[in-house]
Amino acid sequence: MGIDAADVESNWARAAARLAACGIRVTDQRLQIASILLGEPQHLSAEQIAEALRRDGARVSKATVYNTLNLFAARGLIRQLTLDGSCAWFDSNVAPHYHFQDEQTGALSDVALRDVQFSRLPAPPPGMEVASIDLVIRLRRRG
Amino acid sequence: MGIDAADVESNWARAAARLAACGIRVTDQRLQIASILLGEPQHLSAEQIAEALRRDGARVSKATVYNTLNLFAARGLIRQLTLDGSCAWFDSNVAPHYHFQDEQTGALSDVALRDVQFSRLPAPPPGMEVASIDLVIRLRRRG
DNA sequence: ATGGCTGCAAATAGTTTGCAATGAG
DNA sequence: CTCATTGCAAACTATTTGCAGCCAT
Repeated sequence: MGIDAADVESNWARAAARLAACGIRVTDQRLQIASILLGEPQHLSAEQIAEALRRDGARVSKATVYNTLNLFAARGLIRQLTLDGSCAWFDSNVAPHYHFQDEQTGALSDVALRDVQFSRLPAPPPGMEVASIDLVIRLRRRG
Repeated sequence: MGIDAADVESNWARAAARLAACGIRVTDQRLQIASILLGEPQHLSAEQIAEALRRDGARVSKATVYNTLNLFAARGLIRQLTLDGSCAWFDSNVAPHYHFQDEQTGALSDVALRDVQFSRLPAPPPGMEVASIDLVIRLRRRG
């Protein structure tokens, strides 16, 4: 039970529609990257995306991978995460949410907004308001 | 009402004591960096520390700045923060706490542990436990 | 004395940019 | 046809590392 041609095609078509909806001109490279990333909620680095492209036989330069991811992020199609200085992560889930991160492996998973509730939060300094809240729950193997 | 020689000396002595307490061999460069960073709770980048050293007339190579900060962090004297990919921040407050960050300026300030309370947190995946929680509240000018 | 520090410069990793060639509308 | 997009390589930034000489113990 694999992925058949119809799946690929609808995945492609959906990606194309989303690009068009954001006013992003549709090209082969952008479609390939969109269909890798936007299919399901996931967290990928630029390097992982480049690798997936190579695996699919696509020839996309690293510069184009970065340019495309930055464009997608600027248009709100994806969200860029910084978890440690090593590299940027691109999150296909743009709805507000938080993250778990496995300390050992670095693996990320989503935490739904409703699974975190604050009974107390500090008042922002005068003249400021909260723009967003980033929450990362680091996990270790229980011992 | 400036900083007089006695202040500098006691700051130095305090820094030397803290290094020794962590089993870190005391050297001029380490003392200089420690007395810049450990005097009060603050968040500095490696570049800002290098600049402060130059301003004080100290000659410390950038490599030594990094090596020293990494050593301090490994010994628990300071904590390294990653807020965006641009650079690492070194926090002299090692007690558990959270942060405000001004979106415009990037400026950081501490949020005390007691000013944040969770009434709901997600259960960690099976076999995992929470190692730590990183919380960054991004602020924008109210408008 | 001796082993840990330091400075310098070179290496590294991730990301961005300049520019000529290509492709979409 | 015209301007946006791409690929390549070079540039850049933050950080790390190798190594010869220096310094704390």
